[in-house]
Amino acid sequence: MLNPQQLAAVEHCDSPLLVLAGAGSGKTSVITQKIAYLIARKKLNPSKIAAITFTNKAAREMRERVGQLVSTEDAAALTVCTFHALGLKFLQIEHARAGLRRGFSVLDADDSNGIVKELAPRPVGGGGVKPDVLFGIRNLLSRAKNGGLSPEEALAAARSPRELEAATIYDMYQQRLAAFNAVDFDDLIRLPLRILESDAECRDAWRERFRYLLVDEYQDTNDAQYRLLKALTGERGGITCVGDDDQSIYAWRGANPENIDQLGRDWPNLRVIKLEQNYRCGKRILRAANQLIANNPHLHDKKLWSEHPEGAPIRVLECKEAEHEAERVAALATTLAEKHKARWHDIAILYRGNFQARVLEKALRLARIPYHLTGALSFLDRAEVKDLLCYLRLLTNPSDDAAFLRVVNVPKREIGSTTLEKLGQLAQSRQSSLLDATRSDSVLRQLTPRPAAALASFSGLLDELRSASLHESAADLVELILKRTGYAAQIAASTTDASVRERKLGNLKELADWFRAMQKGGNSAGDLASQLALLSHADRDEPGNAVRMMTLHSAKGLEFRFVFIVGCEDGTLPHEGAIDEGRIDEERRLMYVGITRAKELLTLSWSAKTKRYGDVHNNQPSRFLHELPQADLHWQGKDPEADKEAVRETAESHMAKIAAMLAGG
DNA sequence: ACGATTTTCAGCATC
DNA sequence: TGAAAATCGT
Repeated sequence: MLNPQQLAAVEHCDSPLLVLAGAGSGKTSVITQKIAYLIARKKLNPSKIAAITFTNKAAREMRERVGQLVSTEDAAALTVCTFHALGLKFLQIEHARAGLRRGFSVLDADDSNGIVKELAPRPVGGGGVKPDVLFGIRNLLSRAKNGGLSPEEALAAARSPRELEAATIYDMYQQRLAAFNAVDFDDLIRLPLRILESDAECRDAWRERFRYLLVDEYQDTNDAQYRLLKALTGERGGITCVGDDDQSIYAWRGANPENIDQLGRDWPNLRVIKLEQNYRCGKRILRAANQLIANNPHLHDKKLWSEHPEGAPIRVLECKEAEHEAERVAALATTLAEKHKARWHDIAILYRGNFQARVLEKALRLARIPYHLTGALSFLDRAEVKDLLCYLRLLTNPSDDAAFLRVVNVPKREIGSTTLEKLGQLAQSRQSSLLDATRSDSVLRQLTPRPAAALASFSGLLDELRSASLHESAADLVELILKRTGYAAQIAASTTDASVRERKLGNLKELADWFRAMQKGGNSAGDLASQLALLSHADRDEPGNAVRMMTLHSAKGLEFRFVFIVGCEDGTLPHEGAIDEGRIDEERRLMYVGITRAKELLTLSWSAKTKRYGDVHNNQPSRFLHELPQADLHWQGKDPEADKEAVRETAESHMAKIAAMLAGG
């Protein structure tokens, strides 16, 4: 079942292990088999094993696959979660060491952006903070946090006036979070790290708690995450990191692929095993991928090989314009379905930027091809879901001012910005949270009567809900909140059309169902809200049998029989900004990731002309196309005959469908 | 407090 | 170009 390299990776437990796992080389098998091996052969208690991933989706898949190898009991005892979920777990236990009280909140990106916005210096001419200034500060702040720096350290490390300003804001920002009894996403890594690095007693306890760590997508770790792993592992070296330097495509958001080499510096007894047999792609596709990536500098040479058949040549569609390209892709997808009996979900269309999806959608709709956009709108980003989670946060953690501000006037309670600003000042002067302030008669007396009454009734409502939360299940609590806050009524009364209303109510019902499903663990509603803050969209609704459309980034880790990569143009892939800044290598890896998604047939396409922000842009084919083995490519020019052929095929298939419908109905 | 108008931006996007 | 946010005006 396992090849010799995979087996070696599974059985090597005596020193830290780095597994350089090429695309499609069975890395998940290695991790899951190794977990089973540690339990069965090394007699390790499953509760002492942690498998760490980056996404919830990966964690869920890992749990599923490991569930097939070990007993239900052992599977339940394992820790299989994301870095951030691990950090949350840590802080829920060690909250006191981080200066947090029980029931602390996890702020999402919007909440923390809101805080930064408030703290950022207002331009002298009045008005709001400029978005790019805000963005810059957020960036510096996140970088400091990802580097594991405390506000004091960031202040000391600041070199430029901008960094100094950001560090000052960082300090105020953390004070604000402390007042809210809240942490942000970055803190879920940074705070555990700080505790582990400074508190030997705690560190020893956690090293005992987790005897073996397995890390997936290791090339995506940032500095703080690496230090967390290092602190948790210690000299004993019970760690296996699985990653692929050629699939490092997240440097732009702080991932540090250098961590791959850092491992050997920190543990001189590191063992390195390469997995080079690919079980996914045809030989041709693999040859193309290898030749492309050979243009990147490498510390560890790695050459993927496959026992699969050669496969069809890689097609390169040369198109006049983007509309054209989309039509041809749609026509070819139809051909695949008809002539090659492909299911729609065997087909994926990949692109560099989300904006490219629009023209493709249009063409697919026209060709009556069902499609699904991955990673478009997030379930948890829906306003109604967020509102409800904020109600739960506020019930668990009355200090959570961010949640208070979000829901205090939702649904409308005639509490406007003027009132809230005043309330904010009063709360600050008496050193209390906003919610606490609304309970004080002296505070209410200093406000105008109407808003004061509205605030008082709001806090009364929350008190009522809080007492209900003690004996209601989380799912019932959701229903109760909807009813008692008038949220459900507001949705029902909204003037928007019925489909929107239904969708909102559907989302909320789904949230309640979700809580019901998660209830088993005996978690409180607040715990569930914290965990939910860490969930993302990718694992939502099942796309069913539909063509999958997504960015190259979100395609990582997936595979499809038939893959189209559109927009292979210089300026798009590689992206213009990346060319300017000399960051071609990461773009090339992105292309590499895209190519290696294809199992059977790969089709690349580019357009000579694309509309860019209104005006027309002339393109050159992507330099990456020239880096591929030309003997394996089949260039299909923009000659009109090819198009006619495609259009005719689409038309024929329509006729066939209509005929079938008529015959069937 | 809300709706109309102007301005701005356009790359990926986890937790 | 077009969507979303910021600003303006009532």
